[in-house]
Amino acid sequence: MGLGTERDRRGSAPRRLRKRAAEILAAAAKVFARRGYHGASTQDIADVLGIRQASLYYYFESKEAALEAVCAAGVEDYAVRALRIERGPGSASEKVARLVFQHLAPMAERLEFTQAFLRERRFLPDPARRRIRAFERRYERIIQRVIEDGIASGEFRADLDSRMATLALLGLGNSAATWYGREPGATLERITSNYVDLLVRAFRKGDAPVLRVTH
Amino acid sequence: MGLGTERDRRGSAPRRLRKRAAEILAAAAKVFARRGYHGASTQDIADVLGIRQASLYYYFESKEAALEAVCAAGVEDYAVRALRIERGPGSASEKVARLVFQHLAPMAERLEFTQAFLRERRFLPDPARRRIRAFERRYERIIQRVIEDGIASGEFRADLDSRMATLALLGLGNSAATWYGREPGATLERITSNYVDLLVRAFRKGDAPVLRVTH
DNA sequence: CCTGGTTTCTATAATACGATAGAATTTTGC
DNA sequence: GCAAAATTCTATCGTATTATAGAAACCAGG
Repeated sequence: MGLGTERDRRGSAPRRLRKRAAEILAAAAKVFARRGYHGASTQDIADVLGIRQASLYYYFESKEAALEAVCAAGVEDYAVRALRIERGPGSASEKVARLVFQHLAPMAERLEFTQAFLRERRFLPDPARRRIRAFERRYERIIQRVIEDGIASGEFRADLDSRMATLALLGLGNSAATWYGREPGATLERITSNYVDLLVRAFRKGDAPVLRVTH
Repeated sequence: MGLGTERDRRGSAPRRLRKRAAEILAAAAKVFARRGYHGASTQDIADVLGIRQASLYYYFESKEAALEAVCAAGVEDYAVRALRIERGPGSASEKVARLVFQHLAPMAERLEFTQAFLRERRFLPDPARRRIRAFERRYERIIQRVIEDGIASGEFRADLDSRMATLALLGLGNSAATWYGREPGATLERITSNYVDLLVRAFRKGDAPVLRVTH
């Protein structure tokens, strides 16, 4: 039967298939993250699993489809969790703190999915890339809304550039994916608390050291 | 004659070669940045230049050598300019501001080199990667020293985590390379002033909103 | 223990790629 | 404008890669 060919008729039978498919996907994520999409061969993925290269095609239609699945798995949870935070209780600063935390948390156990998503999604064919970007945009908008609400409520500076602040939060968070695991002493907790501190200090009202950059 | 085979005997003759080599390199940078190292074929590079694929091998020994040259061109200037800033006049905040500015400035005209360096250097073979990383480390150390000097002088907070601050500055700066040119309204000036503002606010002494992140 | 469905295997087609060798062409210095 | 040097070309080799077809092995339920 395989995946991608047909919808499962009942909600019961293919439990084993789902589990195996998840293993295949994890192997693909690992290889895509390590070698990059184009640098990774389907043979490399098969080697991780100890199976033959052709056997992979029982689980995905093509290498591109595997990349889309990996990217989707790497990104799809962010928006829903961010939405829970936005709608939950707490000040804007607390929400920013939780957003940073939940952004960094997956890096411990799902680093390969995150890395593959961040670096390789651009190699997806157009329709798939659009589907993946839809997830991203939803996530970005939520973050930006939290920041804008913080400005509106007077908690954050009125002159805060909410778009740049959003990109800063995301850029900071994503940058950790490039060196997490290789930077000695950089625990999730240390990264999180430092980034939260950095962002909240910068967003909050207070004496404003605006510096002119001339040269 | 070509490059990489022999040193030029005089300091005069190969001016034309150097110029052409720079064009070849720019084409390689463009293609590597766009398609990724493994996704880029030497044919793609040749197409940009309007020459034959095999003709490229007059200018570089191998595709890997071309990548190293692109990465070197993308990174080599950062450390020297940072050193000038470190040794120059001004407060720590002003130096941080200049560091951010000089980090972002090349993105306007040398974006492809920067992107290729950031994303593709990891595919270099070990010796080349070490050579490139030497540049990076020198640059990082200068930034970190500027931050540490700011702490020592009392201008920055005593409890500032200088390593995390360094990684934040770099991560923030590098993140702009992923979306610069695609993010509408994000001019170099706007990005620079916002990032400087963010970092300086976070580094400087002042009332400290340290937030606990529990969940 | 056997049967139907599931999963993996062998074998191979078709193509794209990096690199080399040597000929042809273009450019430069005199 | 001619000889030498520099640059680009044609042609090709060997290899790696994605994907398909169909056979074999495996496994679960009765």
